[in-house]
Amino acid sequence: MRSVWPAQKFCLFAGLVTLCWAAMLDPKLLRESPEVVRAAIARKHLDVDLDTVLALDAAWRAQLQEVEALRGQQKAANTAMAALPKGTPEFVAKVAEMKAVSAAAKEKDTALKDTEEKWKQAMLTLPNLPHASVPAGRTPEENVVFATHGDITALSPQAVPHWEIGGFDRLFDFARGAKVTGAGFPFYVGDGARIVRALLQFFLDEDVQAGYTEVAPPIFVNAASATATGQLPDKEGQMYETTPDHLYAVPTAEVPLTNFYRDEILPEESLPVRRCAYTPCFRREAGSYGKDVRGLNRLHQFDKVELLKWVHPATSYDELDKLRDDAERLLRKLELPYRVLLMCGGDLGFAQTKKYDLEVWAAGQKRWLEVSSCSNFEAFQARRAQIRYRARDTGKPELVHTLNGSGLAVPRVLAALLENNLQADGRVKIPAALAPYFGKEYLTFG
RNA sequence: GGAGAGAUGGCUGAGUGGUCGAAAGCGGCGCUUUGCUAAAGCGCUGUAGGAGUAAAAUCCUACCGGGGGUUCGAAUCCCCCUCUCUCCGCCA
Repeated sequence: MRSVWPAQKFCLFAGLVTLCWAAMLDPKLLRESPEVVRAAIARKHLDVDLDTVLALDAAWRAQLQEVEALRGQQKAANTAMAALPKGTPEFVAKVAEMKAVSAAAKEKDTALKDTEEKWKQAMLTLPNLPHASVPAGRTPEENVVFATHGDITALSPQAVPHWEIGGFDRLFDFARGAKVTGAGFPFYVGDGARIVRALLQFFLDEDVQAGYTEVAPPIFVNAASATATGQLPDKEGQMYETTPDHLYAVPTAEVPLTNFYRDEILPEESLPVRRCAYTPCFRREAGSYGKDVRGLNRLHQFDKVELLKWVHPATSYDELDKLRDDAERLLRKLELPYRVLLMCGGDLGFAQTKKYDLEVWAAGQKRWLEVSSCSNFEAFQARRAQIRYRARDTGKPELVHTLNGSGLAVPRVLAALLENNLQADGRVKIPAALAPYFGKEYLTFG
């Protein structure tokens, strides 16, 4: 059964992708400055075959010109024939002549489409180019600690991992979640459910305060949307898919939110557009194991508020800094120690030009947990999703830059909160900023 | 889920095989007139790709919801899909 679907899926998003879906990197940039692209990609330490892409591009342009020449002939003949009375010898002769041209055009066009398809596939393998400010490096160890906040040595050295806290299982019922759904789908009970709701409300209120407009998006998306943000076709196995409608449960609110403006042209004066959205997030995360996945560290379903911006290209790096600061502020208000990593070239994602990770310190596990990832995509996503603005000076549509980051992901923030704030009496102190949302000053496991 | 009607440019809306990238109107931009505003008159006003240029100019091609087909030629004919609207059914 499964093998049938890729073809059907292709049809589903074929409309969106007619000419642009592979064109994630600017084809003109590649054509005109291949060495710039080559050098930039090298900083990501990815292995790509640029020469093949360039050769396909050249072949495609040559074939395009042949096809267009034949089409031109057809068009000219068409105009001439319109003036001719039907059935005259000239008309009949023209039909015969054009039959041959038509056949030739069809043949060349098939070849052109074939080349184009290969070129698109090759273009899809090209990543976005890292920004000049991205540090060199190949592995996560080479990420730069950009900033730290709070004192982790002030926390109790006796702190335990949150899953070892007495009564943890009553508030976060993984066993029953596994029975009812599967591993990684816990029930949150009593104060467990209450703290999740409090955090979400706190995050959303703070984000709105910071200038983001709240959105409640659909939590299933179609194939075209998943393609535009890059989940398809590569990361298909990481999403849950519904039968028989073939919708995808969102892995992050980024997907429906980014697609909000898909195939649209925004007025320049409306930029920047800032939005925040809470959704549950669903991730299959096949192949994970070990202590990384214990307790609340990694779940198949979790709650997250996402921040998203559509901005003018000239401002996108300023906006990235502001985005990071908006996410940081939440951690500061929760009084959680954290650090900010500036990702090196080798640890940057495929689509990002620059990325900061926010990691909160979990005193019991004695490790940093990623709770937000703030990225600039420049025009990479916008090109794929065709999200543009109309430039005031030229009147022409230009691609926007998109950015996103979490603000924030609940379970890991919660894990740090439980581990760092556990009192000797077994209760968890709720930070002052959150207490009004939680309704009391301590969380209890009783 | 059942029945019917639709999908055309920023919007409204003509167009049923050829000279249609597409009438007309609205909106937008520019100019003229005007003390200012309003009104009027005239002109311009889609997107993408390619060629071309120092950059323009200019030229070519594609696009009338999406895909496929018929034809020398498709917005127009045929098939499939998606979406929207109306009515019925069901439902929080």
